[in-house]
Amino acid sequence: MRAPYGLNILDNCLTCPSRADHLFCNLSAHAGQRLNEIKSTAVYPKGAMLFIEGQQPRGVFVLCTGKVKLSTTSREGKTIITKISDTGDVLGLNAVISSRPYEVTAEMMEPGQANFIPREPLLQFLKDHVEVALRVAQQLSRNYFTAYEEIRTLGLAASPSEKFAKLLLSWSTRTPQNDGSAQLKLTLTHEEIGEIIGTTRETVSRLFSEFRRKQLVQLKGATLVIRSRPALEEIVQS
Amino acid sequence: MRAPYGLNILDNCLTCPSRADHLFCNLSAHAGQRLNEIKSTAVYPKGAMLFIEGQQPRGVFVLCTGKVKLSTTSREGKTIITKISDTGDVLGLNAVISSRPYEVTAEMMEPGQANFIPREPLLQFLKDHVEVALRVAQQLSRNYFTAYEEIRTLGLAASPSEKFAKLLLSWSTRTPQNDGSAQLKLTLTHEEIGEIIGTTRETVSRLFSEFRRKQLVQLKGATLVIRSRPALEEIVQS
DNA sequence: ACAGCTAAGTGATGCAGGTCACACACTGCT
DNA sequence: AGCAGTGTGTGACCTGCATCACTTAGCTGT
Repeated sequence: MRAPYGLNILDNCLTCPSRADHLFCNLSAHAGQRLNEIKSTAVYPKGAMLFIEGQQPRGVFVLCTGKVKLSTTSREGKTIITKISDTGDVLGLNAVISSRPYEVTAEMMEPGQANFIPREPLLQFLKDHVEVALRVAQQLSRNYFTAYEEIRTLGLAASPSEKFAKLLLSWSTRTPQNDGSAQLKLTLTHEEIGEIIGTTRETVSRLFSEFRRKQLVQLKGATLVIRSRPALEEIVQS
Repeated sequence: MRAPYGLNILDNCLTCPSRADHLFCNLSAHAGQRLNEIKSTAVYPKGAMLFIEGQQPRGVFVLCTGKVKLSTTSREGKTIITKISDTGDVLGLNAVISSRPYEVTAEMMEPGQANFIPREPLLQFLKDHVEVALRVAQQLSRNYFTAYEEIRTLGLAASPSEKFAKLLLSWSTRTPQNDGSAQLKLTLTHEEIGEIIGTTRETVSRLFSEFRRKQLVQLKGATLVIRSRPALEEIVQS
């Protein structure tokens, strides 16, 4: 099967210069060559669905550029976002390895490029290159850990404020300043934030107001300034 | 390191006659032999902790008999039970493969027997027997799927009643009758059920009352009769 | 510049479920 | 028997959040 929504193929991004620790990087010359033969690269527009929850697994996607929203929806239409993936992430691996339907929907949040590796050739590749199978196992168990983090957040955090503080903290770790503050671009809508922490759009709005009032965060345009990580950590464990 | 709480060693239960699909069954003669050398068997009393959340992984446990409660606790003391494991389950696999701390606490709910396979020999074993590594990957992705089920339940189910109905349904699938009813032994306390579905003991009590009033379930002693699976399914999707 | 759309802020209301408090049932122990 | 310990059933109360219903802000194309 071909990758859907295929547009222009740009270049070989399997080399991932930035993140050499990733699944399909630093392979033996032979394995790398083989992988190059079975992968296909494509560019996807914003809103494109790489795969949809419940579909039979066609293959995995290695994200080169862009952000991807992973979400799952209940029959009644309630949606939760389980992860925002970015460069280097491998999507759909669990479904392919276990031959079960994709457990989430993967949607491009901005235009981006991804390599598609079809299911059958990938499974064959793993049989031929068993040294990669162990790395796959490690990637899977990393995925498992982040899933468990999610379970802890959803199951143990009492209030929406706590989950919200936790989310802000997880964001601020990427741009930490020495004084405990952090600054980042806010790319999600309140609606989407609500779907991450399991609450409504209105509550997220009110949480922002509250946190601003308490001087925990500051907001100018799309730039969010987290003024004090310690204060947020206080809320999380409260 | 030796398995803690070791008592009498009974017999070799790696053969798991009942569940040939499991991780360490149906191995090649050579691999099976090797595994036998590195495993050690022990009997654990009720309440014994096989491992505790946050500990560095010592190895995996293959459960031969007994039930094990897997749980995680927040700093404030709130606990959620993520899974009740029984015969054949492999515990601690993710932590060992990814070399991260155990993500849950594993406690014996009744006396039982388990094989312990220490970390280092196991990792070496996987390097030597790469055909097993793929099966490990599959086991990990199965674990991932059940974790995702958990996320869906915690994140998408609106009310405690919904989660409770879902739990009853998951129990009743093991003893299905042709008329849509099912019968099972209730081994958990209301407190524990609350920790599974993320609510309080009192609410579980009230849910039992309510479901009994609505003729959904019937309770005599420790025997729980589920009178109509369809009616429960109704509640779940509502 | 204006309509049209999506996102964000905010008030009013209602109720589900957490918390507290207490009574009762069952078990094993001495 | 009698008591302690653990599990269960229920009532009363109260709060935090979902829901509904608007308004306001910001952006996009014509």
